[in-house]
Formats: sequence, structure tokens, C-alpha cells
Amino acid sequence: MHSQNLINVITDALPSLNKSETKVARVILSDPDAATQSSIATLAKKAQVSEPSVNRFCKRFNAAGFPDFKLKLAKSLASGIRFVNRNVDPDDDVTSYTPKIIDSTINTLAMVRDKISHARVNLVVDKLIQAKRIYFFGLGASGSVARDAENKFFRFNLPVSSHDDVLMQRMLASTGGTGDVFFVISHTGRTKEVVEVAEIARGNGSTVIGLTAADSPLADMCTVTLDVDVPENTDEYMPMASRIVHLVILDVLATGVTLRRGPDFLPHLEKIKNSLKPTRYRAES
Amino acid sequence: MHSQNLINVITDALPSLNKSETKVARVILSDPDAATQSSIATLAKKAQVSEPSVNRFCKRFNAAGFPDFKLKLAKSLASGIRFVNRNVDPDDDVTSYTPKIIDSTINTLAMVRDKISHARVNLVVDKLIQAKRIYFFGLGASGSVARDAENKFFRFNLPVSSHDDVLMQRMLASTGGTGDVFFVISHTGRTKEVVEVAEIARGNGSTVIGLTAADSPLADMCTVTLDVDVPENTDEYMPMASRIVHLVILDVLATGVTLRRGPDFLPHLEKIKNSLKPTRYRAES
DNA sequence: ATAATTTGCGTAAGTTTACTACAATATTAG
DNA sequence: CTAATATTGTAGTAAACTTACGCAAATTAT
Repeated sequence: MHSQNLINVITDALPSLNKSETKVARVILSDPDAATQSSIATLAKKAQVSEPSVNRFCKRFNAAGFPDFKLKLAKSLASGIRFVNRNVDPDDDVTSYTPKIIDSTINTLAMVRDKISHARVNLVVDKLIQAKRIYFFGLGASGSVARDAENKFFRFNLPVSSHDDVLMQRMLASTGGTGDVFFVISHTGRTKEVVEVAEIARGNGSTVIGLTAADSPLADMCTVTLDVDVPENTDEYMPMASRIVHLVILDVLATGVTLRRGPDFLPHLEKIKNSLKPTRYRAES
Repeated sequence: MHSQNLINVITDALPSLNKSETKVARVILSDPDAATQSSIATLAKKAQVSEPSVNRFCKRFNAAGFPDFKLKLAKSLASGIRFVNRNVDPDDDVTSYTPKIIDSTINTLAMVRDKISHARVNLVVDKLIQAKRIYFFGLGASGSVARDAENKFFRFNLPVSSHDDVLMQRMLASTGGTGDVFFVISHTGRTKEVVEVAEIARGNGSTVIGLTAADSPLADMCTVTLDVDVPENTDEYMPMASRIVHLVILDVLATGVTLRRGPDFLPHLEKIKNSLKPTRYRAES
């Protein structure tokens, strides 16, 4: 539960405030940053009111007192500046669109972090551990996510593959059975082909895991769904944040599997890492 | 210019602190949120040190005093980074490793946001705009990044392709020339095959853009390098953060290209988006 | 219109909190 | 082992914050 930005709250409450409270609000809003650094006395003087008035003002906005209020204000400022204007404007230049895009990705990740169901993650790790075979399916942008997943999970010494060909997916889904895990990745969860494939796999007793939007047709079809609600506002014309979120969730799952495998498994990962050494130029140092 | 996160600063400084300062740091890092709400006395007691020690601790980190320190700490917390101990412990369970991994990704992105050279980004956008053809090259995990880039850039109505086959890359590199852009993605920048391919392309007068580690052999080979220094501590056994960073940077570049193309270009993107509609189940609402 | 009641605001006193100067202790180097 | 330096704590002081109380203004009822 994210608390609403304090500055907005104060602005909204402005009409319902009485005289001295309005004075205090004006001063704070005119320079919130300065407010966080001044003492109650300085602020009272600036607003031409008494110190207790400032204190009462703070309490009105659900703060324990003045210091607590300053703290909350500071937090609002820190998060506010970054998150307010997420959208890229047509006349932005590099220096503004670059941080905007990165910040919006960060923001989305922070949201997922707070909302993701740990129980579900755990359950999916269970299923992946128990799998005899894992297929990662995805189309379009999710195709490369699937491929990345393959690259990650083959390290667990399991038969893993990724597919972005619908016909291939259909065929594999229809020949699968108990012990097979179909890991279906889709941003919208509404692509017909993908939903159908999930249905076929499910019908044959395979486990179907969905990394997709909640309450989507695909989600309904899956044994377990890791649902991700990514606000669409950033993905104006191409999937951006959702892709990243999917990849990070796959990182989480891979970590989960590694931890379950226990320390005996680490040498195996080490071996894979070392296998690449001869392909590289040595680091000078 | 974004200021570095206080929590990270403290974590980094940890080894260089003396006894009582370390105690204070431990208490703060173990529960930063609680720290922002406690008085200097409470904190001193928790850390088993005297109040002035806490005060000195604050000053060491460029705060005017304890209250100012709390303010800065609060701001750091607000920016979305919570877990300090970024590394996953072998005995972590879902509820701890999930946020840890996400936070470490967030952290890395925040670092990139602050460090990335806008001039370079701009330059790369220039090159991409001018390109007659774009090839995205990557191996292993970077292979799927390259593919994702293809999926993004084909929308600009340019001949774009991605390749993760070394022989294919070699052949294409040797047949390229002026006007061709080879966009080479590599986490380490030290994979011999990749560096050689870059060399070949460069020799033929093509533009070679590197999305890779600074000061690496690959970086030396490129016309322009977007260098990304991702701390390795998270990528214990598989590339994690670097991949994400590469993708986000490609998002930034795609945005840059879109903006340069101007508003006349938006209908084209819209058309691509709409082309997918018939493949989807309609949203019930 | 005036009395009663509520609401708003400030004064002053009390309490907590934070800072400074200095002293004691520990640590290191010679 | 002693001197120098760095580190930590004690005590006092200043400041910042809160509370209690009371007056004044505004509102409402008579």
C-alpha cells in the first residue's frame, strides 16, 4: 500500500484549511525542500504563525509531530520528483528521456517486488524442480524472453528448450504429458495461439505455468500463474517494462531452483562458467 | 545528477569504519526505516554506543547532524531500494530472495541511470538513424538481447536482423560496408569471436556500436561504445543484471530513434500495433 | 442582538532531543 | 614501556519540539 504523495494531499486539502493552517501550507508548498530542512521555529516565523500552529498542522496530516512530518515530506519529494512525470514527451532530449525510461522501469520493478505472490513463486519453483522436461514458449517480444529462460535453465541439467514457432509449440504441447512443464510467457495473455497451445498442453496432463497478465484467458488456462500487472502507460508502442519484469522473475525462479538444489550443485554451475574461459581474452590486471 | 543512495554508501564504507561506527551502521542497515523514526538516544542504545558516536557517524556521511542524516536516509528509502544485503544467502527463502534479486536489479539500473553518457547515447541514436542496415550480434545470453533488439528496431522500417551464429556474423561482417551498422552486444567484451567479428566489420568501413564493458577489447574495437559497468557480485553464476541493463538501454535507444523520427512516424508504429489485434481475444470489460 | 458554545490561535512552561567540550580510555608507534 | 594519536564516553548546554492552558474570534442558538 503506497501512501499518496504528501504534497498532493496538502494541495487537495488546501480549501478546507483554516487561516493559519493555510499560511503554513503555502510556505511548505512554495518550497517543500526548504521546509524539510528548517526547524519548527523558522517555519512558524516564515508563515507568520506560532509554533504550535505548525505542530497542529502536522498532526492534521497524520504525522506524529513536526519531525515526523518532515520525514514524510522528504520521502514524498524523493519519490515524487522521479515518478511523477513518467511519460516521455515528444520534445524531450536525451538527458530527459534516458532517466525517464530507466526510472519508469525501476518503478515497475518496485511495484512487482511489492505485489508478487511469494507463495506462487515457491509453487512454480516446486514444479520446475520436479519437471522431467521444461519448454519455454513465447511469441514476439516474449520469444526472446523464452530464449533467455532456456539459456538460464539449461544450466540445471534438465532437458530445456524454448520455442517461438506456433506450429512447433502446438506439436510439443500435444505430445507432452505428466512430468512435462510448459512455461508460457505472454505480456497480454490474450494471444489466441498461445492460449490454445496452453489448452492443448493442459489437456494432456502437463503442467502449464503462465508468466502473464492476471485474469487473462491464458491465466485461466494455467496450472499456476505468475501474474504481473504492468501499467501500460510506458509501453506506448512497444512492450518495454513487461519484458524486463518477465526476465527478472525468471531470474528469481532460477535462483529459487539453485537454492533448492543446495550447495552440492554449485560446482556444476562453476563448471559451466569455466567452460567459457578459453573463448575469452584474459583480463589485463 | 542523482545523488548516490545513502544505504549503498554506508554499505560500501563499512570496512573502513571503526568499532562503534560499525555498530551504528549495522543497526541502521538492519532496519533503515526504523532508524529514520528513532531518536539519537534510542539508536545509540540499540547500537550499544554513546549518543555522540551516533552523531559523529552522521557527520562522517556528510550530514549536518542526526536529524539531517535521518532526512537523507528517508529520501534514500523512498527511491525504492530496500534490501541492503544484495547477495542471496544459501539459506534464504522465497520471501527474502525475491525482493533481494529485484532490488539488486533496481540498484544496478539506478547506477546506470546516473552514470550513462548522454552524449554517447545521442551519438548512437545518430548512427542508428543514418543506418542503411542494422545487424544486432550477440552470443549466449546476449543472443536473446540481440533478438529482442531486432524485435524492437524492425518497427522503424529499416532492414534489421539479429544473429547469434558466429559464422553468420563473420560472413555478414565481411560483406558489410559504409552505411551498415553492426550493433554488438557482449557482457564481458572479451569473447574472442565477438571481438574478431567487430574487427572485421570495422575493417570494411562499417559502423560498429558496442554495448559492452568499458575498457574491454571489444570496446576498443568499436566506433562508439555504450559502456556499462555492472557490478559482478550479483551475477554469481549467470548473467543477470547486465542483460537487463542492456535491454533497457536498447529501450532508450529505440525511444531516441522514435523521437528523432518525429510525430509523423507514430502512425506507422500504431499500424504495427494494430496488426496484432486479430490474433488476440478481446478484453472483456 | 446577545449569550453560549465552539473553534482557532498564541503564550509560556515543560520535556525531549541533539550538540559541544572535555575527559578517559584504548590503540599504535617509537 | 612510553608517548602520541585515535577513539569513545560523560556531562552539561542549547535547541527544538510538545503540551497545557487561556484568550479571542467566529459561529450558533435563543
